[in-house]
Amino acid sequence: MPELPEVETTRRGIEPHLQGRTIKKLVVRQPSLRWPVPDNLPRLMKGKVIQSVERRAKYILLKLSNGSAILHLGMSGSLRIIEADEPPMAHDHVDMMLDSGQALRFTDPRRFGCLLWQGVKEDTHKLLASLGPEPLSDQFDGERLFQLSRGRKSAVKTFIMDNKNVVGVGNIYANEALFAAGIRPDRAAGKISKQRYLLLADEIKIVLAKAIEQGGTTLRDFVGGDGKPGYFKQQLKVYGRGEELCLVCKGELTEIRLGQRSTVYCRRCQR
DNA sequence: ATAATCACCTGCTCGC
DNA sequence: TGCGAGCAGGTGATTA
Repeated sequence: MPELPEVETTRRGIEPHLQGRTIKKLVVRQPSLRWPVPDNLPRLMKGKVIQSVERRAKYILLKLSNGSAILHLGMSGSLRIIEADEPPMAHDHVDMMLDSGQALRFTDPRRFGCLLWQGVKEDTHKLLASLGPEPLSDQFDGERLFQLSRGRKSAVKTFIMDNKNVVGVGNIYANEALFAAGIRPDRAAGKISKQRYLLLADEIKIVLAKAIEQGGTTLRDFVGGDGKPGYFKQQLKVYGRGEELCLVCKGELTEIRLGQRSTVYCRRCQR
């Protein structure tokens, strides 16, 4: 369930239950995630207070006094708050037992997610060290996209999904932002004008911010329940609508594959 | 350096 | 009803 809005919604949902709590125990049932959960992680986290619950790109960071846990949900991961005695189901790989009598449970059928560790120095982990700017920050704008894209021949959709350029733009929102900006996803990144990149950057911010805002209404789902926040599919204008009609011009949408990802656009509205 | 492909997994849908 | 094929929201590693 991993696009940036879902990760941020998850962060907001679990934060009130974690911040200030002491970790009584870390239970790792399945250490074989995308990368192995470090053997010494239970020892590092036991007895520590969770100082804050932060997010960088699609990583959720649990900050302790001696370092930070780095969580990624991969393609199918989810986090939710449970009562400590709730029995684990298949794919419930990790429980973080809290002094509140609750636990943070990490579930991930495909095991593309990860749970790693870095010391007190922030962003030193290899996975975090060379990430581009957050899409909703002032460090990200169309000027940056324009400069970085000069001379680049790859498709603009692939370009905005590259986390060196900007983080957190996954397949769904890349499709949506390009539709909103009226840009064909397969156009060479290096051949798009500065003016159009200014518009595209704005649309990326708008679509992500809107999705986060709407995610906010499902926060209750993180406690008990099934912990799945839904993807606001009803809001999507192109993603998942291949062969259907464009909501603006009523023409048939086109579906292609770009870097093996499903890509949907309108030939008339996007140039 | 850049671009394209592969790989890590399970679960679900589709067509036969 | 069963079974293989193909696909899924991520992204680092590997190959040209």
